[in-house]
Amino acid sequence: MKVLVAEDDERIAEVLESALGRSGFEVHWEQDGESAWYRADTEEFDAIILDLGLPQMDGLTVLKRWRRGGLETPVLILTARGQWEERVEGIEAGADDYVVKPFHALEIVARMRALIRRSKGVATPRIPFGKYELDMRSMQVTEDGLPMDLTPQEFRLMAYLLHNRGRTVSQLEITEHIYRQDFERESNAVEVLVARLRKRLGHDVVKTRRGFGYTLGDGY
Amino acid sequence: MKVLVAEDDERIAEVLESALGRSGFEVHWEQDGESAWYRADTEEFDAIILDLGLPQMDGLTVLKRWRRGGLETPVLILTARGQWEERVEGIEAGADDYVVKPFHALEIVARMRALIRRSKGVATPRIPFGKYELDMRSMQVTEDGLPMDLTPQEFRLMAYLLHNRGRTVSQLEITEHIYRQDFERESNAVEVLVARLRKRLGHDVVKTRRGFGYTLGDGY
DNA sequence: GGGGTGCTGTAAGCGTTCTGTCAGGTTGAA
DNA sequence: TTCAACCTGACAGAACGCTTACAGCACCCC
Repeated sequence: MKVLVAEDDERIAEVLESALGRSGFEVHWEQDGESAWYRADTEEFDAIILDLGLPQMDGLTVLKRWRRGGLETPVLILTARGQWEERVEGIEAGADDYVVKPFHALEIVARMRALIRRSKGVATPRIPFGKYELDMRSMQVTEDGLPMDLTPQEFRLMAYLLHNRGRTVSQLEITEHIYRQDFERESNAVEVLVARLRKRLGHDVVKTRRGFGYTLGDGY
Repeated sequence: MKVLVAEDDERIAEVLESALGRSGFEVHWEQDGESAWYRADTEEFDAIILDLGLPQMDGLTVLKRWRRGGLETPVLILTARGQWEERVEGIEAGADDYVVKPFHALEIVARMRALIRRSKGVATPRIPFGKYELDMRSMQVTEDGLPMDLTPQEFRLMAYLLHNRGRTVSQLEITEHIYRQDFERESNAVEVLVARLRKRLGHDVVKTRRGFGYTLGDGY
């Protein structure tokens, strides 16, 4: 599940990214209204978390422009405590849910799940992949129906690759998605992690495209 | 299938009525606690949807009176977001399930079906689990039919795990469901509690998934 | 009201598992 | 052949969860 977080406060964004990331979401982050608008207008997300107080273009405007442009992605807005007119306006502008700051990260996760589930009908949070199946809800991967134990980091990598099946994702991209923001770029942690995942899934499941990145085998 | 909806908000009631009606349920609607209580006390329903914030007699009181009077109809409670104490209290008062507002009508339908199926299969809303059985009404767990003593907190944990059987629930999630809202996050209370529950049920009943959380064994 | 009893969160110490680092080997493209 | 990109196994620090002891608290019974 791919989520866009439009939030200028770095601290909040990090909290969200870590909580959502841990729960198997793939988080993309934009810091100002205009970038956020452009991003969701050109790329497909499963849900959007939108702070109303954004620089460049304020959240409400962004939301209205999205809706006017036909964007149907569910949007959860973040509002400051007490600003309830904002909430009303937000809902009227097309928000699907709102959460008041300060919030518990897990609440956001739960609401994201609910929003996405609702928007997809009763979509299964399971992604099949050959004899494997990745279940976001229980955070488990099964092989031929039997649960296999992946470590948290391995699970995140697999989830990310699976979400981008068929595409080649670069090491940098992986780093940005499953590691903390300040993570050392020169490290070979991703390579090691890939090796570990391969040890579990079989070597050929993850294909290396030298110089570009990795792809999840299409053999499935 | 005959369902009683106890809800004072007319808008919500209508949504429920239409969704349930379309799914083949027969919906009866009461707007205040006292009428709802009387109705279910004198008429037989297959399930009840109960809003906790009712005029005349508050939902929790209604529920407790029903249960004290021996009513065994499954009850799904509706609570406002964030009112998690309500949920805990509701479950303890004998609710079989709960849904947080705002909700998706179809979700209610699905849960109704599940509740009714469960209640017809097993006469009482007891959740069997291997040689154990958890009874929400009496707040008791039996082992091979013999009552075993769990402390309130242990019972809540077990109930929560059992409600989420097969899923891995994180420590954070557990914290949010069985502790006060302002509970210290850094504490290891959950770990200690799990250890205590294990001492009662046997060590392998609750499985640890390092980095993810806990799962109730599927071996049952 | 005083003492006992059981419940529950805190804290510290310990073992296990995870994961990034490093060094050295392998691969593949030019 | 050369070189960067990538792989691999060993290792050590960090993170995580378990256990135990303890103290505060509520409750109960005399």
